[in-house]
Amino acid sequence: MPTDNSPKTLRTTATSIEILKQLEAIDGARVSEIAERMDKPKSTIHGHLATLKQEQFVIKEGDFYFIGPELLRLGNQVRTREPAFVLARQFTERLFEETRLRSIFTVEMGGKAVFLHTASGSKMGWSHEQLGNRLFLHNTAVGKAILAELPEPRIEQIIDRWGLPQETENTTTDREALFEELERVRDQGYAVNRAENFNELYAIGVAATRRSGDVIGGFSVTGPAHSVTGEDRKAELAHTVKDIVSEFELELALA
Amino acid sequence: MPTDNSPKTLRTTATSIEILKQLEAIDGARVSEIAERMDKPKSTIHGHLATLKQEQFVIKEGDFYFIGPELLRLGNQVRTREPAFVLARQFTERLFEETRLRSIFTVEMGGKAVFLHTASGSKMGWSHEQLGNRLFLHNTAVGKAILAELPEPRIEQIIDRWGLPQETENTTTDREALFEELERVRDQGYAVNRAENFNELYAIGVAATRRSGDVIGGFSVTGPAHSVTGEDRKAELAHTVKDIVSEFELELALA
DNA sequence: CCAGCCGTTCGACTATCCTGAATTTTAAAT
DNA sequence: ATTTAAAATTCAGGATAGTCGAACGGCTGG
Repeated sequence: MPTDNSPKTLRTTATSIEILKQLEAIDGARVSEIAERMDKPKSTIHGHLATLKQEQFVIKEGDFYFIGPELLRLGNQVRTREPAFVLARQFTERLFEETRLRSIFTVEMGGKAVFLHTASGSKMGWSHEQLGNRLFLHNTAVGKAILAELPEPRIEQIIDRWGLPQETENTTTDREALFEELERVRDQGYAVNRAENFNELYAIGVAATRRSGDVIGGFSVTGPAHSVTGEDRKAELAHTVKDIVSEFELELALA
Repeated sequence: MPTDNSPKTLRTTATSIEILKQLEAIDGARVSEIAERMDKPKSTIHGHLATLKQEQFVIKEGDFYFIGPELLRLGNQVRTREPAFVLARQFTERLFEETRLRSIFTVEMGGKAVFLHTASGSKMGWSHEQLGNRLFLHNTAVGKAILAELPEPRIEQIIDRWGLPQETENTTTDREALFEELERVRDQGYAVNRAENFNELYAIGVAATRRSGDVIGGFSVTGPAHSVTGEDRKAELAHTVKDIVSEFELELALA
């Protein structure tokens, strides 16, 4: 009776997943705690947890349940599905070595940019850059770099699905303006994010493609806007990213 | 009616998970393919996939379903749960830099060693060293290093749960012998795996503990047995690993 | 243009999930 | 030790909701 949002969807599986999300939020919880939060009887939660436990989707330590290793293993399959994704890891790290800026590798899934690799030295990244997180394509550097390489109908499709939501005052919300920018991206060979999804952030992104032409994903470097200043510094950075991507594409082609 | 292995366990959730595992095995599948493999009607599978899709546990591309980004995100929470785990990543990489041997960081979950970080340069690791995979504690270097730091009742508990299965002819299957070895590990400050779970592999593992004394996890380096020869080479390696772990513990204490 | 295959929808049946109460276990407090 | 309380787990009945098979419609390839 609650939210009958979509067509025939399985409530049982949905509850199991909801429990997993609760376990993620509050870190390691007991049966009653979850039961209370979800406003469901303890016995119900218990049943779900028992099932998830037997699959190692959660593990139990004393009376506390935690997200389990099998979920990590399955989820990571996303990062190892294609050899190109695996190879991208070391290039993400090299990108960081050379720029000393937070470096990431993302791929397009369902019209969004999904983080597959990050490299940032000691600092533990911001939460929105956790692996598996999704960002929009229209207001990020990698996103625009990837968009620029997609066939036009696909671009349309993605815009139709997600729209062009405004996240800062710099976000491009106009369809025409976006297409013009993508054209510029294609010319330059890289895309720029000038605080379009988070204030004070500047990023440069470049898409990686196969010889066939279809895109694999995108690399980018991000830094505080005030620390990345001067046109030559920016040009130099763009050059570095493009170089790394070229090497990546080359090594992939040879393998 | 098929396998009523455990007590009250939810069949619906179990099927959903089974579907995810199928998706992992054959990479990206269509409804009928999974339906056939699981010997269930297409409509049933369709329902599950619809639910999983709405939670982004799978994504759909054309008629193919793949494991989705939300699963990656949730699973990775295991690696970011504790700040110590996050910090361990860069030390795993430093370990690789210094030894040029495949380096890993694992933690103990449910009596097994779970891979949280790996570093191995370009080579894409073996499948059994994928993140989230679980190895025994009694026949691995990290495993024994971790065991050696656990309170005795806990060790007993773990052995009772998993036994001491033999995986190569070098595996220690005798309880007494294992305890003697753990004593040696405590003396030396490191543990050795002499092809005890895979032939031809040699590994050195060291456990990392908090100042309170309880263990965080373990680091180890692994190489082909024939490439790690000579007592001094081995001693040198052990020294390197112990050093890295010390630094790790120190930095953690300071933070 | 036709034929087959596949994904999706739909309604009825009934398996099974949910629930609240009973039971056991654990932990705390006196 | 003894008692109390709270939490985890088990259980069985009843109603919900997942399963199933058939039918529809869209796509692809011959």
